[in-house]
Amino acid sequence: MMNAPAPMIRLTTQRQIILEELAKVKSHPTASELYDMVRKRLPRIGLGTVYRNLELMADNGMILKLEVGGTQKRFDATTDPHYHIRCSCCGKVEDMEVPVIDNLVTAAAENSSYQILGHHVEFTGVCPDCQQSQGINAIQ
Amino acid sequence: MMNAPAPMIRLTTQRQIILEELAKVKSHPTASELYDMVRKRLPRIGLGTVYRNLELMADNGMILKLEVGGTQKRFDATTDPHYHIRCSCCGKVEDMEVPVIDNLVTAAAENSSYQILGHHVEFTGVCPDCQQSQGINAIQ
DNA sequence: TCATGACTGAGAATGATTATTTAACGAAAA
DNA sequence: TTTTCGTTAAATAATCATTCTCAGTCATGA
Repeated sequence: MMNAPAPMIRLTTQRQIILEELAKVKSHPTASELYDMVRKRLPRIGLGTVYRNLELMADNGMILKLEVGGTQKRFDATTDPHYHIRCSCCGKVEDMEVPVIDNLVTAAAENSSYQILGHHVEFTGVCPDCQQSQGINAIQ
Repeated sequence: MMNAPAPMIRLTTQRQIILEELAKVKSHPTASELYDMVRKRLPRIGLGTVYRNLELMADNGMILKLEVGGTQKRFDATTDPHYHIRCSCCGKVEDMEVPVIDNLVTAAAENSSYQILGHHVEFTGVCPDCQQSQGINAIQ
């Protein structure tokens, strides 16, 4: 937790491109989705490099690591606070256009002995795509 | 995802004990923590059985499966809606004594084309235990 | 140019979870 | 009671996401 002097992070080609590809989409891709995207421009990049750099950039506050439900972590180029919705059918995650409730943190701080660092709201629902196909075949 | 009518679940010894052990603690144990607890009473139970039955009981609404941040899923014997806080230091998850905001879902429904099913708020913070040990040694 | 340390790619290792296989069990039919 | 059928359990294998390791590469500054 204690930050060491200063990590000194270089903006390598790989990092640059990972960042660009992440910023390019409005969705919140998983590491391996991002890996597929980046590989079109850097065919020899390794999956480990993608993971390593996403982690690093999240630590540096350059991107957001979403620890949402489902099995995989997802990443977001938008770092200002906002909420998300996850489709319980296909697992896709999108931004939720609902104002962030700042006083939730205040309320939490009053009712808890934890030192509150932040909060996140995750809605679950069925996305329009899955609503359509639901009548026909309830996938997964 | 589409819930079938109601699978009619039998309360076997294993299920009973898993349920009892889960209800016994106020924390929200992971499957393997629960496995350790249950094994004291049923030494021959398998980890797979614990996973299978937790999943099954969650599907039946008997318990709650928390898809919170961190690497492992956690389980909760209390099924009525409430929020959680996760210690970003040790990963422990506890209940948060903050009223559930029902109109969040209403607001969400108005601003989204998703069919909203629910929501969950997860606070992150540092638990009292970790606050103490933080000055001495910043674990992880 | 040389040394140092940061960075990469490849693949192995780990940890959590799910699937598969086989055996045991219980209730009801023969 | 014996047989049969469906359910469940245990053990183990398989899978999936993620992290680690390591040897080689690259950038930078003395």
